[in-house]
Amino acid sequence: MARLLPDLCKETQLAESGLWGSDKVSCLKVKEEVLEEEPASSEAQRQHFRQFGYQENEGPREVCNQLWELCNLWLKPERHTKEQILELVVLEQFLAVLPAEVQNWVRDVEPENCSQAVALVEDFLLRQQKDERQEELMLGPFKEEAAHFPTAEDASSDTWRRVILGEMKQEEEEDDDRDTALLASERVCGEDDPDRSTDPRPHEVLLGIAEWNSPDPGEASESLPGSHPENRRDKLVCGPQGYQPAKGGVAVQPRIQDERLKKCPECGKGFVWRSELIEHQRSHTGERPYSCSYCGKSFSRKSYIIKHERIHTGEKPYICSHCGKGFISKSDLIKHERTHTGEKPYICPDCGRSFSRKQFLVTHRRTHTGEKPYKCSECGKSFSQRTCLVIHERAHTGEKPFKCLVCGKSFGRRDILMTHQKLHTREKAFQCADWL
DNA sequence: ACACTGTAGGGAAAAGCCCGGG
DNA sequence: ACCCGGGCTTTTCCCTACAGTG
Repeated sequence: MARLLPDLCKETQLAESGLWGSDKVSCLKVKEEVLEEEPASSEAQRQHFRQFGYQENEGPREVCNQLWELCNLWLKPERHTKEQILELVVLEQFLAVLPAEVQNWVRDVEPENCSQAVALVEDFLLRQQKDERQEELMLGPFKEEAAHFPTAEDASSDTWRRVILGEMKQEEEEDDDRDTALLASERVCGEDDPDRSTDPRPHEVLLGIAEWNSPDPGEASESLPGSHPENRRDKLVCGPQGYQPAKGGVAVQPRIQDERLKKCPECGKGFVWRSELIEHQRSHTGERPYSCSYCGKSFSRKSYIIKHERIHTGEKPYICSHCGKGFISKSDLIKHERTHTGEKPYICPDCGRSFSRKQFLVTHRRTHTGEKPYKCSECGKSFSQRTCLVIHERAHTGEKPFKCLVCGKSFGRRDILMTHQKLHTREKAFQCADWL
């Protein structure tokens, strides 16, 4: 085993550095920041917390307080984001459920995140498989007899390995029947691509079949009447932590299992601060105590109104470093900057075309599926985009809101008017040519 | 009959604006 | 207060069909 370690470490380093390539993105920040921690001190703090024993003479309150303190030292909630804390907790639990043999081996390497740990375990299994094959070759006809005498340790790790490998195989078989989208997604997030196995990169996100079969919550309300978020199946979403159940499919988990949390009487969700609970409760009551001083529109949060009032004040604090254009929110700036960087994280599994936004991909995929969720109430014709329906409906109403300033002729669409106006500019050009 | 031109309509992609949950 | 993502609207371009005209 010691023989394997240096190689493995080297491979992990490769995976961490070179193979991820230069296009590391924001989602990796979490991981990178976790990696920046000094592993020794972090590991020591983890051990302090995990190995803390219950001393009766100190009393349960004191023990609990000390655990809080040690947990804070380990997870550093004041420095770490939720994602970073989750990473540590999941890693801890992942290592804990490993069979002793694998666990000891992986712990020796001190992986600092789940991706590293998974890569280590997979590598361990592959090498074990290879060793076994060699053993089989050597044992030959005696292998059956030998198989009857496994050690207790072998049996446990073997069972576990069979479960893992068996599941992997079964998943692969099931995947064959699934949509290509999911297959392609697994190429991104899955274990079979050594270049990527340690890190599912969100800038290569492909949406799985479940995603296609169920529209986004907002879309459900608009494009596909009758489909509600509650009806959505559990689905897999490839994000910073790989495929995860999306919001719609999982029960709300309290952040901290503690009676000290302020619980929402409506949904039971727990909050550390009273103000958080009050804010959350507004989502149930619909209370909107903050009114815009310009238009009177009300909001449930103060932060909403700060952002909203920028519409009226014209304040655009987020400036694009490429073109100087301003935006009222950072997310708008990020979206805009993709038009300069050309970043297109969403790839169509059908044709391979990529898009900068998920919604663009959703719309695009309708060209493959033939889905046309927008139906004209007048003639029953359907359209893939709402805009197309709106324009189509103008044909029924005769509405022509775009008027040519030169000849006064009206059109139902701006682009038709633009084409028309080009005739006037051409006429002018001809007149000018005549004068020459 | 044919070519040309302008208009209309549909399809698709891209970008901006705004809201709301965590 | 910040981050992130989603919904909705607007804009623009491409393509095709069709009617009018010479």
